[in-house]
Amino acid sequence: MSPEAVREKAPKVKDDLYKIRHSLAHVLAQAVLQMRPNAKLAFGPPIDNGFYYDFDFGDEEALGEEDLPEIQKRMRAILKENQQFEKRVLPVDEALEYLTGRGEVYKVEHCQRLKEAGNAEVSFYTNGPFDDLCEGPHVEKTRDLKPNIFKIDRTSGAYWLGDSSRPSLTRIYGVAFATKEELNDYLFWRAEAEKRDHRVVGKQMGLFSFHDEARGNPFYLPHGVAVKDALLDFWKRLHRMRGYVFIETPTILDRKLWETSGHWFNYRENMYTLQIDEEDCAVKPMNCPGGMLVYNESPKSFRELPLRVGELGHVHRHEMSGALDGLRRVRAFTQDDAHIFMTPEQITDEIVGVIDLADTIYSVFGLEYELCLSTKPEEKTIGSDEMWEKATDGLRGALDRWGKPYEVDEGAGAFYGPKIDFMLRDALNRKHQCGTIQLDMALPERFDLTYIGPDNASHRAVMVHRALYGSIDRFLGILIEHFAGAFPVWLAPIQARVLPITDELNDYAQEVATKLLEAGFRVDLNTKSDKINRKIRDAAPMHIPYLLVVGKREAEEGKVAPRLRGNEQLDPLSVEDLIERMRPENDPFHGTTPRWFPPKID
RNA sequence: GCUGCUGUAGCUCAGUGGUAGAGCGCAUCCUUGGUAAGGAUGAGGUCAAGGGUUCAAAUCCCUUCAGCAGCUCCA
Repeated sequence: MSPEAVREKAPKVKDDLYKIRHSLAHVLAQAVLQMRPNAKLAFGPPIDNGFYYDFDFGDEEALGEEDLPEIQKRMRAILKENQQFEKRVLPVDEALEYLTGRGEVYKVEHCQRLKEAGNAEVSFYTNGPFDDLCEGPHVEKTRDLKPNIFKIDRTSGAYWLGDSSRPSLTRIYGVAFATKEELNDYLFWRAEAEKRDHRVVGKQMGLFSFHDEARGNPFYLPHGVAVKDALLDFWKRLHRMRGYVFIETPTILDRKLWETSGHWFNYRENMYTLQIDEEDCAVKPMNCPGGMLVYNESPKSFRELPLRVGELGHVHRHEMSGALDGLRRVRAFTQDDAHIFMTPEQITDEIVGVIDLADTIYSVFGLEYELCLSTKPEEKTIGSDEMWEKATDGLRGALDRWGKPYEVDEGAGAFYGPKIDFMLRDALNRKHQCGTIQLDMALPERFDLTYIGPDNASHRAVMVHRALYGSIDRFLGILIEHFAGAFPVWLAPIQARVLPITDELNDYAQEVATKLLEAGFRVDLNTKSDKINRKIRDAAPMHIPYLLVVGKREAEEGKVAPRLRGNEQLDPLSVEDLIERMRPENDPFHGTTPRWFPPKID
């Protein structure tokens, strides 16, 4: 791939919609200042779907949700005034003086930064009584902003400059589009998306739960375990085909190990520690150190490499309470982890292989993803700069060979190495990191991982940490939203439910269910003395792919009358024929397995 | 962790100082029916927890806990 395909983070295109959203942000600030004249302005940029503005209300009462209609009303009044947006340019020192005089502390700070960056002049935009340090551009006049293309949406907190050690601001969000229709479409879509929130669907389908007694730790209910098992069976099968072996390592390990790995000093605030027999120990937040011990159990020959060692490890991390978010962000989760040990020459082939494996997995679910390369963090890292450079080049080389576009996130790597992340989106289009491939040249050093080369000398091994679902828990959350609970047959917690029309048919229904269970399907039956209408309606929240209605006619002929999810009606067929029909659907690859050719070792 | 909002029955939610409510679900009974709401009766709540104000608190105040939207962080 050419370097041009790399999408570095670039400023957004300043098109008409950008101008509309940006101008509305100014109008928002103007309206807010009418209500709180002493509010200090921070930033107010356009964003996806709209805009926001950050305010510091100081000692005054902050504006909240209940004030949003009033803000919106005032904004519409401002639009009617048809204020002109006018740009003027001031020498930076004059601007500083002006802003200082107005007491706009945040603007002063920003202006100062602009000055330090070498700007001799800065621009201001004025509309009506409102004047703001601003790069622009804007629309010409407030009449260009139709009153029905925006909605003041919600408030939240934010930090000045996104830094948790700096002041907390009140952020007011608006959504805005070029036309009323687009706004309404967006609001409709968003309302629909909220209905498939995995926390709502998960409760409705009996997949998982949370309790105050274990904050941030999911409880998996029988239906949730069924889906997880299906995910993990698929994962193991695919990984076995790709030459992986599997291990399991302990949950609690000694402090010495975590000191060797660097976690004790670089990851301490996220670790649960405890004392056992007066020794410091930690509950594992990652599986890698245990994996290192296993690698070192015996000397390795280059002929054994690459060695791909998988582990479905349950890890605990003490996340900040405010970061917890359903299954997307928990304090204990299962990683579909693997560590690949190899020679430096094998890096590119091996990483391309992992990307390909991830791509295979995501495509089975129909998930789109974005690739992101994360480089060395500024602090709390282990390993030399040279190692980081080599490792980063290795990942970049693999990405270039893979040939799809990727973003670069400077400084976002793990403390032991750079990484490639696979970003998936939830129902509300929010991005979540799932798969990750982390190249590590530091831990092999610390744990002295070696192999004997063809020259009969000892060489330093290179390793990759990788997870493709990432966290099974988070991935499940995203899948729930992706499918809105209507999982494909192979994932569905209940694949078929038998619905007898009258109580006399319960025995036959039981017989049908048993046959399906024996054929390996997840089946239940509803023998309540309800009407068939009621039984069908009651089944709806479970999104069961096959509802099998059995009445007198079916019982006499040894058949079932399937009603598919989506309400399609099939002609009655025998249980054996039904099983034949369902069997391929119970396989992620629908009975065909994609061939994969391992990269050759030179 | 920070800012803002919220916490009433299994679920969704009404209830702003004066004897805890609705719909759905659940249980029992009637009904035994052919593809998305048949009928009757009934059980279920220390109104998140603790403290305070008051003759009186689900309601007002404080603290804590938890959830939600973001910020920050990350699988």
